[in-house]
Amino acid sequence: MSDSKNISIKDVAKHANVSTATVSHVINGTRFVSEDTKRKVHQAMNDLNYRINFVARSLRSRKSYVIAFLAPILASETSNYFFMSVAAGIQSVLKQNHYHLVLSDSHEEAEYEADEIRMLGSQMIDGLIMAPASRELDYEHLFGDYPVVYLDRVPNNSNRDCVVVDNKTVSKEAVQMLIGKGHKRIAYLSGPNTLTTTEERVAGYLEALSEAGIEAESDLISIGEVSLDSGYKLTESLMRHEPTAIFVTDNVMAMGVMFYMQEKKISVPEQIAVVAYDEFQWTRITSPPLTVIEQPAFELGVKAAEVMLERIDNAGSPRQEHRLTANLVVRQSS
Amino acid sequence: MSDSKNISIKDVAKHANVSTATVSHVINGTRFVSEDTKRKVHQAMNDLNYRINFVARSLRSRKSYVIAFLAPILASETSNYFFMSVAAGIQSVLKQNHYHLVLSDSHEEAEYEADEIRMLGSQMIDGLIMAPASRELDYEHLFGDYPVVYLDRVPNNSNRDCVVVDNKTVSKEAVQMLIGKGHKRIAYLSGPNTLTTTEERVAGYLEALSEAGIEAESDLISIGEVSLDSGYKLTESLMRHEPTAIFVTDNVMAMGVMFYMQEKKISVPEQIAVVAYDEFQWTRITSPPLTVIEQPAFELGVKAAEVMLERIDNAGSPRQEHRLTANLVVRQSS
DNA sequence: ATGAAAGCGCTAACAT
DNA sequence: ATGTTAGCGCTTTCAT
Repeated sequence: MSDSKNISIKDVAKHANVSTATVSHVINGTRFVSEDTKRKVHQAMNDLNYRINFVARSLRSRKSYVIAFLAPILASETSNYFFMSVAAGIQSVLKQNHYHLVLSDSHEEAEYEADEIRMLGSQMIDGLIMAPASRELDYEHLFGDYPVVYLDRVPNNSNRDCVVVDNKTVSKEAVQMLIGKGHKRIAYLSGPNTLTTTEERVAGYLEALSEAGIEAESDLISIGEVSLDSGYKLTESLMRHEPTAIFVTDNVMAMGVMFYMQEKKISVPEQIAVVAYDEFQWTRITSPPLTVIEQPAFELGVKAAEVMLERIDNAGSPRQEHRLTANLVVRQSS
Repeated sequence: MSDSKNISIKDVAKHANVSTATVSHVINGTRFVSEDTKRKVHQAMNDLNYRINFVARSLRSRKSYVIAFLAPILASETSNYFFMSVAAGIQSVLKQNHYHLVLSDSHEEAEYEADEIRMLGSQMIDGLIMAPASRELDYEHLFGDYPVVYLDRVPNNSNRDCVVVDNKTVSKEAVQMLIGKGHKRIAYLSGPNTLTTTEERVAGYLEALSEAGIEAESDLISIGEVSLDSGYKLTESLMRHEPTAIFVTDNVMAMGVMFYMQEKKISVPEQIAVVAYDEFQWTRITSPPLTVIEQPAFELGVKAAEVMLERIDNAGSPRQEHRLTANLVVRQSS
């Protein structure tokens, strides 16, 4: 299909009666070329249907203009808008700067993740933005010679740039709101503890409780796998300890929670209040519409991309750490 | 960070006292090398922390082992699990075959899409799987010298391989189900008509109507932009014509429909029945749980990737066209 | 069983 | 204002 022979800069040069250097400079605008010559070159490129070989360019110039974003984006059951919105944010700034975004999926599993980092290899990308699957892994030995910006989560002892959400403050705020409405038995449900985000959210929860003089009960704290099923089952156990409210910090698990309430005909918020995380859209039309914590996903991506571009520009500049504010959206489930 | 100098195959060769050819052959297992030499080479690679330069390899071998998937995946408001699941399917087979997946976003806009195709350039990818933003565009002149497989949608007059869903049959089935329950005034709501999928869905709708002897009314057919807002507004207009059921073929627009019903306190399915498309998960916990058409998204991806790999293997084999079956999941909204 | 060397398509230093 | 050419790191043909 189309032209099977590959036209190179050399062919263009010959066809336009100029040197390859001139063609290259016309393409890149990297030194003066007379209008006349420019025209000839463009003509030739058109005639031959020339298309630049990015691989060759990148090999030679040691610059690919490609940034990779590695996160758990594809995970099958999980419907992760969050990272998709982040990706959209990243892309919006990369595009303006003529960078290209490559999305890479970690499956939220260390092994997949390491695999992907290796595949990214060296020279293929100019930078990596990643949401690590665990804070306990040592990633440094996997990375190539490009800058890395951590997003949403940070591994222990990292001294890389990072852009995260202030999970603790907003979680505390959510729990305080619940307490303000008179709740004393507030359950906490979340995904695995290997994530910094989980840790911060539980910290906010505990702090709100302790400041209100409410003693935390381990029976009311449930940490498990991220899936609708697991959300459902964990809710079942949690309910045996008679919470009057439940704070679930993952949107997929939240589906499990709501599914349970619906099935058992437990009315929300009359019998139990629910506060969830993420998923701004669908939770508007659940029954009742859910009170949720809305993370600044797009902005997170924008910031991370900006930090990355600055880092590429200036490898020696001081480490940046940004902590964006999330938003408690009170609807009818609490 | 890490080693700032880039170790090449040359360095490894020198360190192991062998030729670059031998190192290359050890890496690729592409000709016999004695165990002893192998060991030396591996040792050297380890000592120097050598990492292969995929760019150089790809320039030389004219093979990148990268397949791109271009679809409207990031579109901000839209929460497109559908294409994410497709991507997961693609990745699952690529991974097994040591291919790498690059996700590329079209924003569902012709211009963005063309941009992305150009960025993919030539030599960078070994193949492109895409869900075109419009069936009316001519993509051929944008493509490089790699195979293309269309997914979910097909441009007019394409003679490329494609993998799509049988939208007509399942849409007809959905409408027949509605008719079977006594509905005569069934509204149709969908995204823009420039997509083959829309065309097929409306065709199924019309055929079911006509076979049941019900005359189609243009007032009951609404085609608009894909967004919650547009879904809401279009529902508002549609309701003036007093439908007893509404078939909405886009999950984002479906949110608009349900939001409208909720706000106007119109009870589903008592006052109006609703059948939606996609979004298997969240629609389980809407009120009431939605009857939906579930597309085989993951399988679509798997199939497309398989077709792609076969095509790469054999450029001359006959064109493949696969049409997968979607599934009507009857829940409580109809 | 291994080595030497050409060359993929491009950029950029060095010429003129 | 433009041309010559080395070389990025790899694969692979042709030798030995």
